[in-house]
Amino acid sequence: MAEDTRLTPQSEDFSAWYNEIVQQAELAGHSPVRGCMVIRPYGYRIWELMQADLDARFKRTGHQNAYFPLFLPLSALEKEAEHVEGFAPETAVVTRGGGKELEEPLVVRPTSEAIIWPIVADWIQSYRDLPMLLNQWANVVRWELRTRPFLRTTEFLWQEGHTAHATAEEALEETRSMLGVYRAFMEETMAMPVVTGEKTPGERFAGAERTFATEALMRDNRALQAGTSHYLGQNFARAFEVQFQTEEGEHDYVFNTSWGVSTRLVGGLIMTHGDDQGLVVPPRLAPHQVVVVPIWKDEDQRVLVLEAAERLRSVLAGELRVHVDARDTLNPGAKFYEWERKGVPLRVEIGPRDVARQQVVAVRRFTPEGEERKRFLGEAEAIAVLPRLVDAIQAELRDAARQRREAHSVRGLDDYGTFRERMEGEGGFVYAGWCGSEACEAKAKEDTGATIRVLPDEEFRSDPSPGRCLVCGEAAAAEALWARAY
RNA sequence: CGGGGCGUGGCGCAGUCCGGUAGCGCACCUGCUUUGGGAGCAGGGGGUCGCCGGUUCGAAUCCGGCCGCCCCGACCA
Repeated sequence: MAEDTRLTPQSEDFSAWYNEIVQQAELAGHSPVRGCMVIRPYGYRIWELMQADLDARFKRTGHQNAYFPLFLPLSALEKEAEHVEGFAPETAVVTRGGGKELEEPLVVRPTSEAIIWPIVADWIQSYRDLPMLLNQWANVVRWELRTRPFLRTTEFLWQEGHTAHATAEEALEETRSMLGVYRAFMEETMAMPVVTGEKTPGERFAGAERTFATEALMRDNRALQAGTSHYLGQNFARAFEVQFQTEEGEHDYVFNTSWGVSTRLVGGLIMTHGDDQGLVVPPRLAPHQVVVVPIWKDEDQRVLVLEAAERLRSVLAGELRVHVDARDTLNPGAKFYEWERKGVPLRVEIGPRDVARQQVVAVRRFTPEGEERKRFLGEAEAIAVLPRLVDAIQAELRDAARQRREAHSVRGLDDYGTFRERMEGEGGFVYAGWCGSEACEAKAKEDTGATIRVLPDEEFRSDPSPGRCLVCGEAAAAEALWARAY
């Protein structure tokens, strides 16, 4: 049986490992419609915990939630030229309704700028109505050609922030600020370190003037774009007539931003922390932070041990998400494997011997160098120690992920041949110069599959900064972060 | 959308070449014994063999079309 359910090792076939983990950790499954996935309760719980954390951050920064419709008139999408060009090829369009051909086709939103701004335009009259700071939790549909669970699905869940401001400076500040919120969430809550920076013109959101992103490095050394934040200038305001009266009595178009993260983050979480034993969920996003596995031999022991387990659970319930696995259809070993596969941060074993000694056994899912995987804790001690241990694991996962990223990042590389070898071999992040031409970007992609993920923000840049373009050898206009990406 | 692979109980597969009415492991149900790293024995339930059509006395198997999934590329959160 052990043989039948073992995961393909990451080193052997990372894609197979990923697909198996999605199935075996009961995160998601297939649906009858191509490219669509069913998010199962365990996977959805992780998303809910992400949502709760992000939503609190959005509210703390002054944003309000609203909800706009799933459908938008085709004509609305077509109002912003670049926007429609970017999204039209991947939209689903409804042409029939109620058994009749529709007068105007309805687009299933691929993103909501084109439905939000025509409506919100009426909410904004004066500079006093600004800034307008909105967010919505929604599903969107993009008819992708190739899908993978969580990473790219035809329908996906996300949040999309949409804001309007009186000045360009303020809108740009918002764009930057929300990128910072994403970064904080990813590092603090997901324990997933990211590099922030600006996208090159070729990688911009359709209709945006500037696009910023967070990029994370997955365990197969490919990059994942985890979140994006766009400065839209007045492009959408002009297209959708979003004007306001200034303090001086003039009329002007608002300056917009939009920003989003999606269920793709669940994929990022899997590929940042998971190992050959299965999923590893950082405690802040773990559906169960502690699973108690009771161990017994007879009915008397069962009662005693379950009492002790329940006692521990109820004392900790205010601080930790604790689950007691009281199933009598599986023996303890089987439960150990199951919860490891599902990435539960801490397992607590309570057997007859422990009850007699008034102790519990705490076993970590993730153990860094120098830490004990298994600890024996007195019952009272456990109540104090377990919450601290959970916090420590959160930090250790983040540190380990950062170390892994740094171990697979190189700087100062200026030889194109070496770059090609690296991208075809181990992969990872390469910080190197870029002359600013789309031709060099395209050539690198053609030769190696690698793209410029971002032009990194200052704190991520190298010292000294690269002098020459990695591809053509001409003077570098900027430092770029290159990688093969999902 | 191009190249490659694959669709058979919930999962993983055999059977397909050479047509004869579906089988194995795991999972599931019942009972007993078990339970500190994937339990054992006994009994049992579950599949129009991806879909549609054709050939045939007879199709999982042969032929045609379609759909879906996986991997690699181009598009993308």
